[in-house]
Order: sequence, then C-alpha cells, then structure tokens
Amino acid sequence: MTGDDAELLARGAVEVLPAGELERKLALGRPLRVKLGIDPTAPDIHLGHTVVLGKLRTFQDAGHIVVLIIGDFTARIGDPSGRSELRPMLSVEQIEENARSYQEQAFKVIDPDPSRLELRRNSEWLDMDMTSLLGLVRTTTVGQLLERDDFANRRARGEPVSMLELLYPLMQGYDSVAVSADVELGGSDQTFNLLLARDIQRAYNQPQQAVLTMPLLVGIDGQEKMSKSLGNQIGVSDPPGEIYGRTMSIPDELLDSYFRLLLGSEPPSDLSPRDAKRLLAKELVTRFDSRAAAEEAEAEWDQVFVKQGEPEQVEEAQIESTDGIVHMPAVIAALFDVSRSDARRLLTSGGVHLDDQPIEDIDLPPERLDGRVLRIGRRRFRRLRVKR
RNA sequence: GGCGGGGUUCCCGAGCGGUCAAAGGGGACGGACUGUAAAUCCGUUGGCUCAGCCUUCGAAGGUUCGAAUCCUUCCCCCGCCA
Repeated sequence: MTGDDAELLARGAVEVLPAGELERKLALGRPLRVKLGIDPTAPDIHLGHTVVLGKLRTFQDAGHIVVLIIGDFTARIGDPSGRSELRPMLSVEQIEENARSYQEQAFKVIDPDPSRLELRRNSEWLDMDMTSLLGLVRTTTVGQLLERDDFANRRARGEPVSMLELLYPLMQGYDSVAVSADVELGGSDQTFNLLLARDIQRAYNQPQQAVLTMPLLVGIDGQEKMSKSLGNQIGVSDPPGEIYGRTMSIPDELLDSYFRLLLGSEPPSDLSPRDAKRLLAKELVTRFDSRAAAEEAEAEWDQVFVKQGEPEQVEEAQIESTDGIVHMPAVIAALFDVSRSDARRLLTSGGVHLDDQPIEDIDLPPERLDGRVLRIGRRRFRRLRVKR
C-alpha cells in the first residue's frame, strides 16, 4: 500500500472524508473492508449505480474486500435523499425479487469472487428488538438529523418529514457498525448518511470509516440524477439495442461526465459529439453484454436511423380481419401497448406508416396490410400477417 | 385536545352551480427540422363501437332541471397552539 494507491482509489471522487483518513486506513497494511449499501427498491441496476460499483471494483482490484449490503430491510423505508416525498413501502416479495436481480446485475461490474466480496443483507441485523433500537436511536439527536439539507428544506417548505425517514440514516449507519466498515462509498447525495455512520460507529466503540463519495450521474433527460422512478435511466439489463439507443439520445452536454464517470476517460477530442456518443454507446453495450451485441446494436441503429430503413429483424404479428376490414386502432393498440384512443390520435397526426407510407385510414382492407411493415413513430415496427 | 389550511386529470396547479373531460405550466407522445443531441415551431395528451356515448375532480349519500363547484357523514394529509 502506497500513497499512489490512495490517489488511484480517490480518483474521480467528489470528496474523500475526513482529510487523510483513507491514507491512514491504507497504512493499516491489511485489506480494507469497503462497504456499499444499495436498496433494492427497483428491479434494475442502472448506469448511475455502476459509477459507484465501478469504484468498488477498483478497490477490489487493489486487493481490498468489498462488503456489498443489499438493503432488503432499509428498502422498506426508502432513503429520502433528494426526494421530496415519502417512498411507497414495498412488499417483502417485491424486495426479495429485486434483491436477487440486483446481485446478479452488480456482478456485471464487481468481482463476485468470495475472497474479494462479502455479500450481506441488512435484515440480518436491522430486524432488531426495541431495546436494541433504543440503543441505536440514542446515538443521534434530532438536531443532527435536521441539519441534513433534504430534511431542513422540507421543514422550511412546510412539507412533511416522516419518522421513518429520520430513522433511515441511523439504520444505514448501523450497517457500518454491523460489518465493521473501514471505508464506505456512495453517491455525493449520501454524504450526510456516510458521515453520520462515523458518529454511530464511534458510539459503538468502533473505528470510524473513511467516506468516499462519487459524482451523481445525470439521467438521459440531462436534468435530474439518473433514477428509475424518473424514467431517465439506462439499465444494465436493458436489451443491447435499448442501451445503445438511449445512449445515443443523451444531450451532448452529458458526454463529458458520461465518459469520465462510466469509462474513466475523456471523450476523444477528434470526434464529433455524435461519433463520441457512438463510441460510448458501443462501449457500454460491450461492457454489459458483449462485443458482438454491440456491433449488432450499432448496425441496427445505422439501419434504422441513418439509412431510415427497417430493422433487419422485424417482429411479425398476426392480425385478424372481420368483414373484409381491418380496424387499425384495434391493431395498433394490441401491437404497441397503447389505448385505442392513442392509436387513433397517432393515425390522425401522421405517426403511423405502412411500408414508409403515412396512413390515416381508420379501416383498411386486409390485402393492403398483409406482409407489410407497420411503423409507429420513428422506431416501433411490426410486420403484419393477416390470419385467414 | 383546540384552531386553521388542504385532498382536481401522469405531476404541479387554476376552477368554486351550467358555456368543464375541466385554464396554465411541466412531462410524455406524434409531426417539421436534425446527429434518435440541443434549440425552435406545430399538434395531441381519460376511455370507447368517436360528428356520438361512457367514466373522472378523496369516499359515500343528498339538494338541484343541472354539481369539481352547495349540504351531510366518513377517510386521509399539512401547519400552528397545547
């Protein structure tokens, strides 16, 4: 362990706190226990998660042990970070399902080798009795908790702050106690929680963890942090074409941060934004799927958006006709998961094409449809087969 | 426990007896432009057997020719005081 390690480990971080603490931990000369907690509140891990996971990987590669805590218990509460409202409580079954897929997806980034990874669930220790809870709760004052921006702002606006949410940072802190964390990573919005964990460790007579925060990845809307609930995410388990396409649609302004946070490099200066995005998109698909999938996704994208053609593989759909007529709103609604009213609107606003010809007719004879490609918007295709 | 303020369509937020499927903004979707970028412009945005019909404004009842708007009861939320 040398000073170089600390530099490498801290690269890209927003903050490493307190000053010098990481170096001191490294000087212990043993593999450090590096904690990350993720709450399985949604079924999928997205690019935002991978920023921190990637940093964990760096620690693993430097010989440290990652303690990944699946927050199956804390997921019942929901971290209020950056939110102005209480999360809905998830069912135990839902959490369990999410937890399983989280692990699997996290392994696309971190090394699952048991000698470098300790996988825990915080229901192991958080499902505690009241006496233990009192012991935890007494470590912290209301004033400390209300210092946190989220809470303070919401108080100031007269918005509710639930007891449940107040408890969240304590639970996260107790996780650090339970696993004897030497270092904890998190997004920069986690700074308060990560630091409070130090206080809680001290109250439990444990050495205090170093804290390393990573920048938050902005979602593909270019506005808010990437989050499933905002729908601005790219999931690591999304189909290759989806990852590729969504990446191509990010605002140019995001290129720098995406390259830096996801690839650990700067966008090549000799490439146009569009080509830089192509490179990024290809890299991401390669990372989460395979080189081959990336090539394929790119070819498909070129076919559809550069050549303005149909994809190589167009899914076929059986449709029926009654009285020699096919009712288009019904077909569109069934094929593309929209309401019939939506389908009608699409038809009247020129959003429906048949073999590249816009159509507006509500009803069409089956012979005009059979074997043709129906397109909705710019990128949804289906080849029609009329059932006889 | 007392006092006050609220619950409106995906979100925010107007409406306060008819002209309300409900202003405006956001978001989303479609179109033009284009690099599936940004910006801009246009259109749409409850459902349906769509020139009409049906269901929505916390819930249930009621008044009325007619209610998101008035009355009753109930449920929920917020603030202040105690």
